[in-house]
Amino acid sequence: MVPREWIDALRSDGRSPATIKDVARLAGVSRSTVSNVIRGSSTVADDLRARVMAVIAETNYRPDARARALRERTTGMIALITADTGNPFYASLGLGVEEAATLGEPLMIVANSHCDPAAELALCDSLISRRVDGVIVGDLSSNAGYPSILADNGIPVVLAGCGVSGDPRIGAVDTDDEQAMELIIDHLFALGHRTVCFAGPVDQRAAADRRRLAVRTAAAGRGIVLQEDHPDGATALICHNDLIAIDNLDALERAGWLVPDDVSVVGFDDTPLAAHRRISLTSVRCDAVALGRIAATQIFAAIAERRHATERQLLECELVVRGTTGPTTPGHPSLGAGWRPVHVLDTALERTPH
Amino acid sequence: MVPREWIDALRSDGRSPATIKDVARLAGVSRSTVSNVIRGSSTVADDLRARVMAVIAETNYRPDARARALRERTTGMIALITADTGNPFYASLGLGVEEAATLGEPLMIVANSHCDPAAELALCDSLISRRVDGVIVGDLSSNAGYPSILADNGIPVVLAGCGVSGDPRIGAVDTDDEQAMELIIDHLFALGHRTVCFAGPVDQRAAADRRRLAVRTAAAGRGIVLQEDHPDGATALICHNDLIAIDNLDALERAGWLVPDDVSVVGFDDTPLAAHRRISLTSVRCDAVALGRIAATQIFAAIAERRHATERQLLECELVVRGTTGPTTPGHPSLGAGWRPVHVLDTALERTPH
DNA sequence: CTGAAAGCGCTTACAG
DNA sequence: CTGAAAGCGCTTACAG
Repeated sequence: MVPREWIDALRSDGRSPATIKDVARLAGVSRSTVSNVIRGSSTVADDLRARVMAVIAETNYRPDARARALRERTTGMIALITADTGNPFYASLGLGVEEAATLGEPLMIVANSHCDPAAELALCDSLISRRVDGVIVGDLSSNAGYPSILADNGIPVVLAGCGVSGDPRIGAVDTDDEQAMELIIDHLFALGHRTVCFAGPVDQRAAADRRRLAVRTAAAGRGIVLQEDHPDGATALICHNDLIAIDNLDALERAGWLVPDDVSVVGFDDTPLAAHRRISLTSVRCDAVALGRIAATQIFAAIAERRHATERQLLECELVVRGTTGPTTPGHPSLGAGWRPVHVLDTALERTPH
Repeated sequence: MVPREWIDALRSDGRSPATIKDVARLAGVSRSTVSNVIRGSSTVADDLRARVMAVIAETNYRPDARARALRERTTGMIALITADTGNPFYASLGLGVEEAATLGEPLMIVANSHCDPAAELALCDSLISRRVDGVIVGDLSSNAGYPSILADNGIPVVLAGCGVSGDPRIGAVDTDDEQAMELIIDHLFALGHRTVCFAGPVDQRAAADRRRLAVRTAAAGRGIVLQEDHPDGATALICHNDLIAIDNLDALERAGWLVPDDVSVVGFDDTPLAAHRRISLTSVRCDAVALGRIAATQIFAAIAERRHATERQLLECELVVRGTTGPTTPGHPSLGAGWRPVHVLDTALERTPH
């Protein structure tokens, strides 16, 4: 139907994809008609539609998303900002976002800020320039102000699993850390523990601040001593997440402590590895997939209604007791003697192989 | 300098960011001049530059990347396609890509294809429409044709860690799987193993095909029997990657086998967890960060020179012997009796907690 | 039902 | 050194 040479001429170097103009010319219609066909909008006569479709197939025409985005004031891209792509928790979060999105669209940009303030700001700049439709923040550095900058630029933002923002324009869905820490503290108290220690990541990140505060409150409520700067006297280690817990488990055992006989260890997130027989980590199960799905739902609603995402939601957690927590008795040897928890950056990448 | 109301008017609803036109008007210059200032191109008189800069700061102007991309025929975005975001191997790969990129630019889109042919095609379509500058493929389904489609559309592609393509326009950097499997086979042979089994992911993916073939060749060279469909008689399990190895370690021990006394288990990738004292997995160390860095370097060079990425490179690996492999003797109980390796999808997400 | 025209926000020769 | 104009590839009222 369309001379082969015309088509070939279009893409002789493989670098000049067909445009709507090419398709219109080859099909003998106007660009508006082609546009109507590809968008399925308005009614186009059957014969014209068929002709256009044929040319599209032959030329392998694909609408240029850049031009469309410029015209439509929307890019069909959302960003998921993680602290640490090595943590499977974020994989689950991303899966939840995918679930909430309709097939293939919009495209999700997963970007790793490493919770580094400079990187966060650079990323924020880039996302604003690119005019992403929305941003889901998986974690951010303490007191990071960039979510508000995004909001200033009309981009809806939802914090997923990293607390709430002081800015009312920022939505949030998070685990109920206060409840979770009470569960942990009650569990440890029942096992006889009276002095515990919290192990967070090396960097300052909002989610860890939040959990640290929650454990402080819960411990105080039970009359348990919480060691924050050093583990002296502690018989249990409460970790910000599973990755940190698993690292500390390793460090403790290499230093000669027995888990759980000497020291109990608790994680957070209940990542799949926690259930591994050799690890068997007591951890807090929170539904990361649901977290992602809810955050995405909020974002998509905000985008559709051209407003900020402002909802705030809290998800209940469940304590999964496994083999790293056990009873302790008064007078039992406790931590101290120079041992320090491994305040690792909770990226698997930073851990040096032994 | 610029009346406050003018600025406020620009962004009254927080949804109309300043454009180059606004800046030009407020600074009393032409759009060309503003463009010259933001791009740092050509010389602009100091006073004009200062005026423009001031207005940019006051209005919080950020050039619209969509418009720029449309004009410049480049988006400053590259995509990294992974099989499985839950595998820390890809986090390392991504880190390598980041390392090779100059600060903050270009933006990397990390997309998970799940090695599902339909998802791969949808993703490919989306990336072409969005005119990404280049694509790094972390893994893909067996015989996936989409890299060639990307190349057809003038997008340079590099396969990172998943073999080479039959298409000469596709670049590749990969681990030397043949060498690695020889290392493994030699190690097992020396320990007395004569029958082994390969455990891959449930899905068909190129990297696993490649490793399966490599282990077949290596086993044949040593006169070792390789069981492919069932593990009967095997005393060692060679796994496609660490995640699969760790899952099988769990499954074996839950089924009552002792590792390494009854069965030896070998992983691939040497992810950080392999070095954990409780896991202590014998694995093949390959530098995933280097893999990402090299792939990115190839892609950036190709983009800059407006050509395909065609280089092919092989990285040597090293066998790290740990506690999951041990000696076996003839007559020793072996696998079989209905036990099957866990051919898990190697995403941590799919594993059901026990 | 169809097409000519304007415009999204930039950049890039090209006059002046 | 500076600005007017054209154009990147689309979509969207609006005539006909």
